[in-house]
Amino acid sequence: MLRTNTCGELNMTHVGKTVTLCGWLQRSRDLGGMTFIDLRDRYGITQLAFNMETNAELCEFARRLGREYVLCVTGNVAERSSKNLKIPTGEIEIIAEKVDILNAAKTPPFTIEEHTDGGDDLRMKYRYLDLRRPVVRQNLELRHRMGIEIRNYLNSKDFIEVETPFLIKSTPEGARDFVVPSRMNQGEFYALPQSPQTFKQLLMVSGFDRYFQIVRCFRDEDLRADRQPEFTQIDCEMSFITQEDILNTFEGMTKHLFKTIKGLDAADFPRMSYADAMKYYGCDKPDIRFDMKFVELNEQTQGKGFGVFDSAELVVGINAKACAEYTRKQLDELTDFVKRPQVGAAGLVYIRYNADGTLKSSVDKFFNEEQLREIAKAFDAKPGDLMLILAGKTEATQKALCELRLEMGQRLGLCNPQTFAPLWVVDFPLLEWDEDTQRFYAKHHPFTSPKPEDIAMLDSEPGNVRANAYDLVINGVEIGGGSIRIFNKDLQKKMFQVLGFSDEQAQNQFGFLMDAFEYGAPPHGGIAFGFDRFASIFAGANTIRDFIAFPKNNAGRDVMIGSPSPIDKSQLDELNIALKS
RNA sequence: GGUUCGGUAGUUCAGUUGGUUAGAAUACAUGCCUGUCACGCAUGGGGUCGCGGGUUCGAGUCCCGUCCGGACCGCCA
Repeated sequence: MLRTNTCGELNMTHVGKTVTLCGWLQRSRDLGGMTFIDLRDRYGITQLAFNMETNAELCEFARRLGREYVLCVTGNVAERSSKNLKIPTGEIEIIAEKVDILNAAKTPPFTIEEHTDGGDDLRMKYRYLDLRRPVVRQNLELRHRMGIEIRNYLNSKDFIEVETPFLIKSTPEGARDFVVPSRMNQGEFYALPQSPQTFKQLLMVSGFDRYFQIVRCFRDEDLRADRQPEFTQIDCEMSFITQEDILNTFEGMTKHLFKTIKGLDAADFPRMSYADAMKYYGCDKPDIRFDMKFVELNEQTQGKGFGVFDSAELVVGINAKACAEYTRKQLDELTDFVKRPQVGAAGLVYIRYNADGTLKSSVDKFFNEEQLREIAKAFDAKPGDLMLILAGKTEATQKALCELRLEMGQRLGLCNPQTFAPLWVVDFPLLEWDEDTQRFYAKHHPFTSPKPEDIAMLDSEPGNVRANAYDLVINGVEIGGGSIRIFNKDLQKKMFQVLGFSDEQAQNQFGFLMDAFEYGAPPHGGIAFGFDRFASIFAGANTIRDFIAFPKNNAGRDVMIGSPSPIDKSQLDELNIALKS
């Protein structure tokens, strides 16, 4: 070992000891007669002191050292004459006796400190320097601790971790696959897994009973702040269970994380049906840190001569408490917000419930005082409140109002990132109709079991069949999702039929699974969590990139290593692949 | 595929209606300074204003195209 101690552990109890520290030169302060150097490693910062009176040669040497030089320093731990109580090692310093330069360093392109002056692009290009910063390092440390606690918890519940292959078979359902050409099987391709779904189900057939895996998954879709092409799932599956068992087990895991990582005793997680989530929050992952539920107003608004409302499939609004004082400018901002193409509403109707009890709206031409009062009653509005109303096609209007609700939550400071509001959303629909291709798609995936009482509707009204599927949502972010699976060959076949697969297609793509179901498949179900998102939510961050050591940018590029990149013609030849010009 | 914001010193940014030699902070270099900890003071170097084209007497500024980055919509079973 080159060092006796780290830069984060020395204090008054070590005074008088001779120690050797290794680390990076964070900053130096040359006062003329003496020089101070902050030496940084993973564990903290320790001040080195050099004095012209006692050791002129070494002091001269020290003042020539540059930022991020890697040093090995031996000296005596001494009490400081002026202490810095802001850092744990601030009461002591090292009176340096010997300094070795382990490596010199170029001046870094951005400052390596808590608050860097570097932009995202630059930080990603020099990610290895960015990772020296305590804030980013702490994110990865948090992720590590969560990983350990997840393994502890699942291990204590008899789950075993099993690795499943990365080179698997491409299927057309779901997200685009990343594809890998096979040299030994020319003209054929592997796909990287979007999840280990079918493998974990096969492990249940094998009798493993309780499986988990913290595993990389791959999806070739466009990126977002919370979406990377490769991401990590906590993938879990159990046999001989009901939906209730899964929810309880993984609510337990989540509570265990809240307790061990955040020191929080979480209350039991509320549950909400998908139907209610859509009706009251306009989306399947409501942020319930604040209320502001949707209020449907078709009844109160029809036939008053306002064409927008009269022709609308849905008239729906939210009550922004104590916002009646909003200025014209603020209301215009909200109108612009909902009219952005990403939100897509045609306009915004407001009703102010003034403090003096009078009502003032943007539709006074069509609604008299009494009618407005009826609407206010539906909102349970009080003087001082501001009602915001959208109208139009049901789905689009719900989505737009959902955005507006979240925007108001932000504006009103109701979205504290250190407040956690977990929620189970249950009873998802099994299928989703797609207008473009004129067929049903599985809302979750094709292995999800319909609710037994809804199976009869598979032929007559497939769109209304509910699934034994569930999501865990925290603060409006989908953290995990799963379902009770089909474990019967006939039902699985039926499911593929409803999804428009021919028997040949179903057999060709998923025959191995249906075959396995014929050899004694136990009833089973599971769930998968987005580990990157889980970590970012725990840290109160809204991007997952800082919880991944080497993430990709918006375009799926790693700007540090320069991937993806072209490959040699010889490599292509070996694979028997030609590029279209 | 689309919407939107941005690209000016190593870095983060400012730059007025299109008008003189493109600025600030910080970083860097040099000098001074014995208790700093965002040390201080002084001096100095540092610019393809992303790239290409256009309008104009004149473009960092206006227009078109393009590249790069961020956020979002579509997409993400």
